[in-house]
Amino acid sequence: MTNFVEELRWRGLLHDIMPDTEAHLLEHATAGYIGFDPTADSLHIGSLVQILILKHFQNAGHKPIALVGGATGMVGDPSGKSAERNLLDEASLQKNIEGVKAQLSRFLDFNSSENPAELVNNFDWMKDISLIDFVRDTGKHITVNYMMAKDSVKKRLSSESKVGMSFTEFTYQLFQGYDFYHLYKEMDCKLQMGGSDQWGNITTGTELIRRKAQGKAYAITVPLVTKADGTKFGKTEGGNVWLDANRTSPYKFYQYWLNASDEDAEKYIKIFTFLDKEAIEALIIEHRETPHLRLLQKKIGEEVTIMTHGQEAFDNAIKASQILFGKSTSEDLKSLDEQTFLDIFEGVPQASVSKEDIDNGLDMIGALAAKTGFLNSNGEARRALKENAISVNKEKVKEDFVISTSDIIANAYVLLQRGKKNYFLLKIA
RNA sequence: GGGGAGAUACUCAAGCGGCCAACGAGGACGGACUGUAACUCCGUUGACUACGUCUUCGCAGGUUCGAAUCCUGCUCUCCCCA
Repeated sequence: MTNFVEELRWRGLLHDIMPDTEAHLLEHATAGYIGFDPTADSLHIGSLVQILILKHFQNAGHKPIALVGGATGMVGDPSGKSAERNLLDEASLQKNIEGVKAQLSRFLDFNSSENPAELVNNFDWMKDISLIDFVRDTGKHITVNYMMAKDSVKKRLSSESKVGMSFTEFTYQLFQGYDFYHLYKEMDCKLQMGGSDQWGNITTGTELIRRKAQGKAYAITVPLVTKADGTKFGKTEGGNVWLDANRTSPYKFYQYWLNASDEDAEKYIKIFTFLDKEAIEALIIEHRETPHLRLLQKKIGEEVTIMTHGQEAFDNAIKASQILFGKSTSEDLKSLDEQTFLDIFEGVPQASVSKEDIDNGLDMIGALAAKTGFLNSNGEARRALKENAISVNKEKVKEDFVISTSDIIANAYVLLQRGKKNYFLLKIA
């Protein structure tokens, strides 16, 4: 058994810890859990931290339990929310649970002989509890005064909050507390971990265990991952960065990490990779000497992408990145087979043009605006051409350029580009 | 209820009879530079059949050779006094 708490500490992943937790974990192989909300059918990289914590926990010789909140997801956690949440209907909840389960299984080892991971759904034990039982056996142990003292509740009761809080959300912490109690009783689970916003909910659990079972349970929270520029971690203009390849392609996923700022990268390499302390320190030093090489960002991107999507997806992401950002030429583009080409430009907006148009030679104004809608107006197209902003198949073109048959890539496409980052595909139909 | 101010392009904000497709700032986009970055510099930012034409300055009318600018009505916003 290695020192799990120390591991979190040097990685900057320790926010709050209950007294005696570290000592207990050093002496006993312990079962510990983290809950995941099935609010969508995929987790995003915000949840990745929690998953990796469980993985570290397992690596340290303890038993990780991933709890999917099938029941609590029906109630809604008020923590960190300023307004009442919408409830999910049962069908989408079920779909989400399945999706989240599948993703968790990728990261944790469920077949270890020593300390296999386990996946549980709190709906399984919550569904049979009657309201009367719950109120008598659980509610009796926790005072409303105690519950009201939690930040998540206080914030919503204070005058700052314009909306009130429903009884449903008020009850949430008792539900989560009961989960902890249940796992404590049934699986000898003595530790709950989670984001720093979960501290209140977790301590309701340890309190319940103390009063109802005269037991001792422990808690660890990890800090919220932040970005140096103050924007929200895990968000792009396109929305959340998901772990599901269908929602966020491995290429975009890799790019997200690659684009991290230097300051963030020094934090992220500790949080999101399993490299040891020496390796990370060496990398950081090297990175500071040659920041333009972006060793840290590349390493993080590599480790996390492989961990999440596998080696092959990572290789493709690299290939795509080189084509999009490297010094690739139209020759490189033309050498691609159709499948790879489509993978790389997956999600790029496109429009169809007829084969005849190409055969007859398509002028640039038509290709950019009149026939495709890539740019808003012919005037804008003319301006862009004048600004030297337009490329066809990665090569800059002038207003008099005409697209012809020889420009077709992968049998049916022509790649248009405005500036460096705006791509558009013409599909020859 | 009484009095006052205002509504201009993505946002803020000039203009107050012709020189206005409308100063300036921010944003956005592009170019140079760069690390697929930051900073900096430069350019573009109503449309078109494009050295010209057309449609825009809350809405609808009017005055005038000519209106974002003046007049009338309407809608909305803000402020002050009750």
